[in-house]
Amino acid sequence: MAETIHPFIRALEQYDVLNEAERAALTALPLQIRIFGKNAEIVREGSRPTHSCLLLEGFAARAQVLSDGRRQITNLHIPGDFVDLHGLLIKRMDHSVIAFVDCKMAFVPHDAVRALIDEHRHLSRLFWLTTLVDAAIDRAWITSLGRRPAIDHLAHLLCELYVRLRGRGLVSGNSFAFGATQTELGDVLGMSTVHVNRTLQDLRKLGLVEWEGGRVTIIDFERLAERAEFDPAYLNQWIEAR
Amino acid sequence: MAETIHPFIRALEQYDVLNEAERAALTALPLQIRIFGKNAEIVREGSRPTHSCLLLEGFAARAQVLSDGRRQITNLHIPGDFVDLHGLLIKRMDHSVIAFVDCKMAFVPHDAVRALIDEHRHLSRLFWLTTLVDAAIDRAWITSLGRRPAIDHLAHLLCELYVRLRGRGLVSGNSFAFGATQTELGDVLGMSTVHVNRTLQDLRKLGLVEWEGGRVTIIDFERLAERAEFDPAYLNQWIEAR
DNA sequence: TCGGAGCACTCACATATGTTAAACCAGAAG
DNA sequence: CTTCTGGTTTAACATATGTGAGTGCTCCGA
Repeated sequence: MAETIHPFIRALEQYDVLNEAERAALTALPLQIRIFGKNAEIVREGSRPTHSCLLLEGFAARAQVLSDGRRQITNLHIPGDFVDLHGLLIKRMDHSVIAFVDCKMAFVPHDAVRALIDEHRHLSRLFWLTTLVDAAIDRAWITSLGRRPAIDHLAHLLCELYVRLRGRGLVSGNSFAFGATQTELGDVLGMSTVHVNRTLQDLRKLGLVEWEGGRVTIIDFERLAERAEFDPAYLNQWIEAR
Repeated sequence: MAETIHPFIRALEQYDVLNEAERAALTALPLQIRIFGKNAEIVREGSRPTHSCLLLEGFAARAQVLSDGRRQITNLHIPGDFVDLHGLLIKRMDHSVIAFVDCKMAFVPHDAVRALIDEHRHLSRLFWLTTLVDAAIDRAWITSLGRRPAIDHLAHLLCELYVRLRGRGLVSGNSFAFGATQTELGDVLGMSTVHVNRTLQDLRKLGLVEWEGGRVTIIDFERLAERAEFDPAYLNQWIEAR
């Protein structure tokens, strides 16, 4: 079990040190592991979850679907993220959580989470913090969607993913796994498949990024970040007492 | 003092009942009241606040500014919102908070907030919930920005504001005060001033909305909500134990 | 070996939205 | 009453992005 929850503990430790009691309490959480194939629905919009889920492997996404079937992904989650902590307090899901690629999830009963945060004030603040970092990411997405041209928007997203994944030890060299199709990436960026393709090729031509075989390679992070005006500070990945 | 913080207590009571001790503790919070003129900066991007601020009158906004001076507003806050609760946990501001119109703010030292939530577990969950509702609003904005045409986007925003303000008793008849310029509205919607103007006129021609003299009138909420696919559930404005 | 089935990629074209500039209007200030 | 100022509105035009319909590649299963 200790091994199972490890990515999550590691994620929390990006934000603040944990003591032994806290680490033990996290390790003792009752987990139910489930595997979801790509595009499977993990939590349904409109439902009232009794468990929170955290992501161990893969990418999960929050998605909102319009009546004509088009959809927008509002957050991307990476291993170690407590994806559906929201469901603990927000009773009715305003979005669904889907497996963006094949995912390994751990489900924790809300009661267990509630007991944990009642017992461990410090963990409760850390959990809260993780939802605030999610919100900071949302704000960056809003700014990209509202004010950045497609190429800068994509560049910003790739910078974000690169830094977040690196923080979890999921970047090797300067590349990371990203098994999405261009249509799915369009759902993240709020653009059409065709335009994703064009934009991607622009980034390639500039020698900033490679993407093939389900791996993204950041060729020149410096220039990519500069073009996107990407400042990693909002990801809050440094340890500081809460 | 009791009167001063009243809008905030009222806001919390949208989400759950408060007991006397909680109400008393909130009333006892040490507040420093400050007035900000329109467009004044309340919290600066990059700063490390020592106080959290809550909004008593007016509209406040979170804004991110690009290097060329264009800006995107990522959240709008209404009276009763604990605008900068984030600053308690997120140490460095990734955005600024500005007075969208003239604002009356109350500042509370972080220490006092920390003491309050350490003492009152239930309040701490409610505070957390308010930040999660903010995040739900962010998600709706992302979906609007990514997938809705301008007119639906604007319609959705107006529905959101209408419902939120109504929950705080700030709608009279079917109209509410909204003292922004079209350029400022463009910063919210991520569009140019000219296009805001066009879009507004489209809504007017459809007989859905009026906007003049700093007041927005929702002529036909039903049809407006339908066109925007607006579902108020994400605003979580019903009382439920946390 | 063949025939899907996805997916990346292209092309031609449509359309939403941005840009620049100017006219117009109302209220504030002198 | 006049002038100034900020805001709204209109117009003409530029551009980013969407749409619909392909082509061709690669993998995979029959």
